Amino acid sequence: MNIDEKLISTAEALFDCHGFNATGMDRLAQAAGMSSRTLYKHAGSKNELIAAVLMTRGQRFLQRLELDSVEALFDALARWMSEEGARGCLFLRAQGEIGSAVPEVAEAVTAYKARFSETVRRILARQLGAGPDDELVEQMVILFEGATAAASYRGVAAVATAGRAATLLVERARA
Amino acid sequence: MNIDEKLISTAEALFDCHGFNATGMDRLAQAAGMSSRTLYKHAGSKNELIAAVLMTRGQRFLQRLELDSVEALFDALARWMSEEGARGCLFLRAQGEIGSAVPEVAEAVTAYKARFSETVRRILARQLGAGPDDELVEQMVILFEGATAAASYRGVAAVATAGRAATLLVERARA
DNA sequence: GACCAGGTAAAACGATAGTTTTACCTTGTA
DNA sequence: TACAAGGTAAAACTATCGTTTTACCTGGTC
Repeated sequence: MNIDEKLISTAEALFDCHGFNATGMDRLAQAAGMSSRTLYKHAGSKNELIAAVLMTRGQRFLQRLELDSVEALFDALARWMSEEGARGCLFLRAQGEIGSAVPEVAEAVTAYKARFSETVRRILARQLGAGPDDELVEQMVILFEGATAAASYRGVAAVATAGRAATLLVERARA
Repeated sequence: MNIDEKLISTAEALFDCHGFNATGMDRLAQAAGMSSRTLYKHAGSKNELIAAVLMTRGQRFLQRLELDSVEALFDALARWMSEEGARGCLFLRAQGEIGSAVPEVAEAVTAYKARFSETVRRILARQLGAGPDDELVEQMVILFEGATAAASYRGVAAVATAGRAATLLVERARA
């Protein structure tokens, strides 16, 4: 693992576990096993680092969501959480902590959410064999968002529950 | 409005708009129109203040949710947001920013979420005329949570969409 | 064998955080 | 009139923040 990957993955883990503001750059440099000088050479600034972390995380997450049904979608979310933990959507947490103060972060969040919504639309199109209406897409997005949030305090079982609700709504839309 | 109410309501607004860590005590004292000495006399510490803000907000919010149907529940959420804004669940934001580091905050969050879940159960019991099963309760909680999150970047319309999904699921459970 | 890109360690920068202290002023009451 | 409660303003304290600087080391390349 090269130095940039090490830096970004360490930062992602610390930001996720302790929050963005609570993660200091010195602590981060130490955790990543590099001097703070090297850290700044590669990251530029903390805000740039946060934006970079969000970009790579979004990429990594969305890659796993090229699926053919909402059942598979919620299964994928459950699998992600069992591997990476369930501490709420890191993008919304970034938005809540620092969003309005740092435009590059706010932009990364809205860009990710738009891409996610398009991913859900593609999944529904494959499952239904036709273009789904906006209402159903938004309902799936809301269930996914709710499962992500609820799992942080109710456990991963919330994702399965959301998945069953999603299946019912899709079945009803098909009929 | 006495000094404690002024303090807590100002703190709630600033925490909600700018985040917890980003809101300094000096800035807060100035916004509340009092000296930082008075602020500390009344609040004790920042962590105590955060916990107090969460308690009063939870109280104020749950008071508005003693309703008889899930339609009314999502209508109430939409009304709340149009009055107070839609920046995501303040409890989950507190959890994400400072939760694990401050036990009193973590406890306030889990206590609120438990009370909210019981409120949803009561609403469903009134609507269905019987005790709802856990699955339906959790699905309503997830839709509510998802609407709260999604509304922060998609607008309040997400709440109406979630409400329609909730209605469909309740109708199906009744049949 | 000298060079230089790219790493290290450690200190220092100014800003700001949360919190406490000092000194003073107002006001209702005995 | 004197007192005590409770407010103000402003400075100070210590800690930590994000960031930069200084000085040094190492390993591959011309």
